Amino acid sequence: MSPPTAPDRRARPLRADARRNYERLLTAAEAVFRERGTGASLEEVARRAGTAIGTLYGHFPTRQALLEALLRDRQQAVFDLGDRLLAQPGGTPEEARAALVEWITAVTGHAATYSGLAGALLGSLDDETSELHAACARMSAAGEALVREARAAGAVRPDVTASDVFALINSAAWLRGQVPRDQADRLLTVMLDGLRPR
Amino acid sequence: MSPPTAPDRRARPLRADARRNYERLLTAAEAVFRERGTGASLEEVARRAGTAIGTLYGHFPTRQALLEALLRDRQQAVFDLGDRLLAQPGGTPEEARAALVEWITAVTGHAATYSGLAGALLGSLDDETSELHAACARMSAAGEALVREARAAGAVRPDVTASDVFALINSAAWLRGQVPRDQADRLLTVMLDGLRPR
DNA sequence: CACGATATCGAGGACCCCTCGACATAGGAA
DNA sequence: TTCCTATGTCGAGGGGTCCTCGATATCGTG
Repeated sequence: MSPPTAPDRRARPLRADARRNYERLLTAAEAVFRERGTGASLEEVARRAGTAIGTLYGHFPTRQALLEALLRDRQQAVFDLGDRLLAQPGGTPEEARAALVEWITAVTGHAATYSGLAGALLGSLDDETSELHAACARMSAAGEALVREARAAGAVRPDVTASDVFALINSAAWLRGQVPRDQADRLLTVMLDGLRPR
Repeated sequence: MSPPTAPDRRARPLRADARRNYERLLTAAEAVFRERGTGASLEEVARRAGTAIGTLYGHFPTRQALLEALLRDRQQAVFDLGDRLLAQPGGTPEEARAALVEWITAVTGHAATYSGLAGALLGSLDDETSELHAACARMSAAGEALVREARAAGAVRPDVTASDVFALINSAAWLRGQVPRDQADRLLTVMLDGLRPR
C-alpha cells in the first residue's frame, strides 16, 4: 500500500537554491499581501521575489498554501496564547470573561493581518481541502474551550456558540480592513459587549 | 461654459434597441451577481444578456454604475423606510430603539443582497467618485438621524456614531455572505445588544 | 426612404491564473 | 575532481478577465 520509499513525514531538506527562493517568495508575498490584500497577483509576488512564476507554484501549489506558510509563525503565537489562557484559573466570571476577551482581541488582530484574510479563514473552517483548515480548526477549538468556561461562569450569553465567536472575530477583522483603526476598535468593543449575558 | 446643447438633466429616451439591451443586461447582472457576488465577470453578464461586451460598457461605464442601476429600486425602498421611521414619534427609549433596530435590520438585509456588496457600500461612503456614493450618503444620513434620536432617548451607548452604525451594518451584511443565515441573524442580535448603553 | 444620430460589435492590448515540458544545477558518489 | 541525476527553475502558452475604440449596423425622423 505504501509507496516504495516510505513517505517521510518530515520533508527532506530543500536544495540550497530552493531554500533561497522559498524565503524570497515569502518575503515578497508578505509585502504584496500587505499592500494589496490576500487576493493580490501572484505574478507580482514572483516578480518581486525575482523568480519565475513556475517557481512560486512549485513551492506553493495554491494561494492558500502560500498564505499558510506566511502565517505559520503568527498562528503559532496565537495557539500559544490559547494554551496560556486555558491554563489560567478562570473560575470567576471576571477571569473567564477577561480570558475570552483577550483571545478574541488577539485572533481579531491576527485575522486582520492582510485584508481578505478574515474571509479566507472563515471560509476554511469547514473546507477540509484548504491548507488553512487545520489552523482554523485549532483556533476554533481553543475558542470553544474558552467560550465553554465563560459560559459556565455566566460571563457570556448562553445562546452564543464557539462558532459564533469565530464568525464574530472575523467580521471584526474584516472591519479593520474597511474602516479606520480606532473605529474598528470601538466596534469590537460593541461586539464584545453584545456577548455579555442580557 | 455650458455645452452648445444644454445638458438636459433628464436623459433623452433611449432608442428601442438600446432600452432592450439595457433591460437584458440588468436581468443578466442580477442573476450573475446573485450567483457569484459583485465581483463576478462582466463578460459573463454580457454573454448571458446576449450582447457584446462593448454594449455593456456603453450602458454601464463601471461595475459600480451597473450595481447602482441594479439596486435603485431596493435603495428607494430603504429610503422610504428611513422617512417613515423618522416620521414616527420615537420619544420613548423603546420607540427610539425599535426604530433604530428596524433600520439596521433592513439596511443589513439590503447590503447582503449580493455577496461583496457590503464592502462596496462601505467603501463608497467616502469615495465621492463612486456611483454608489450618493445612495450611501443618503442611507448614512437617515441612520444619523435615527442614531441621534436613539441617543437622545438614552437607547444607545453615547460613544457610538452614525458612521459606526453604518460600519456595523455592513459587517453584519458581510457575515451573511459567509455563514448560514440563522447564525448571521444571531450575530446581528449580538451586535444590536452591544449598541445598548452599558 | 434616405440619412444622421445612436448603438452595437468584437478584436486587441494588458493583465492574470496555472500547467508543463525543456533546461539548469546542487551536491553526493565514484 | 568529475559526472550524473534527483531536484529545481524557467517561461511560453492556453484560457480567462478588464476595458477601449474604430468599424459597422440600426433606429426613427424629416
